[in-house]
Amino acid sequence: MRQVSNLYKALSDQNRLRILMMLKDKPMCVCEIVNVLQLANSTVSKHLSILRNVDLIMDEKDGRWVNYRLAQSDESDLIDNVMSQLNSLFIGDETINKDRQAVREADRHQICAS
Amino acid sequence: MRQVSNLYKALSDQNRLRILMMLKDKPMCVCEIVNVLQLANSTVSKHLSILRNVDLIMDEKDGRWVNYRLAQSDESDLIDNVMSQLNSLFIGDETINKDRQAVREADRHQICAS
DNA sequence: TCTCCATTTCGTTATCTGGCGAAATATACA
DNA sequence: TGTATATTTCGCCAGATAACGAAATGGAGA
Repeated sequence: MRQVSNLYKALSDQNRLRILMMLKDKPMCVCEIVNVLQLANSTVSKHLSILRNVDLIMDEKDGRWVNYRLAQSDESDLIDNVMSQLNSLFIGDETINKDRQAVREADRHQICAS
Repeated sequence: MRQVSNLYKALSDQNRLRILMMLKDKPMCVCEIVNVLQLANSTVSKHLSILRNVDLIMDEKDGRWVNYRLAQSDESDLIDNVMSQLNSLFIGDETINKDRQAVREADRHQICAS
């Protein structure tokens, strides 16, 4: 019960929803996400840990970066189910479209170390 | 965007999840729900208005009672999608099973006016 | 080793949320 | 009309949440 409500709590924040939809395209490091959402590093890091705690995303160390990606689908199919729900809920959403455009155009090496 | 996060906010409370799962079985009035959740009338009423505001449930006046039921499925299929997600997330959940048992055994006319 | 930089953790603050009881509203029935 | 009952609304309080900046952590490379 607590686990289920925590899942929906994780999904109940606009910035975390934007993060999930961005990660559909490709894995991203924290500073790339900061660049899109325009929030403090610490804030984005916390959002990511909330999403990780409910198994919606995973992290992978890559040198000094940490790449975040959508979780692998497992036997519960949780992530597939959630993402297909989000896809239909966000059809035509302006914020989501702009974010994904920004992600496509961004280059990690230009954004970070600014 | 706001609409989507509000949907998940509505789903992020354990008592509201319990209400949705109870309503799968049959429409219920506020005092029946109060009887199961053991919360104040005013608290349950507020939970119901939050669920109604995101179109997950509807209300129908019936004399001095107000019956709440799951929303009708519409072209967006929101309610069907959400409820099938909840069904799989709550498989084997003790609280949910007990609630639904209590609902089956309860008689509105004995519970209300106590 | 030392420095740089990405990330996380910590401490603080403003706002949101869920809970309650009391008062207001609405309907049935004597 | 008056009373009883179901529900909603209001005002309040305690705890949760999202935001920030500063400090701590950890890896890369000089």
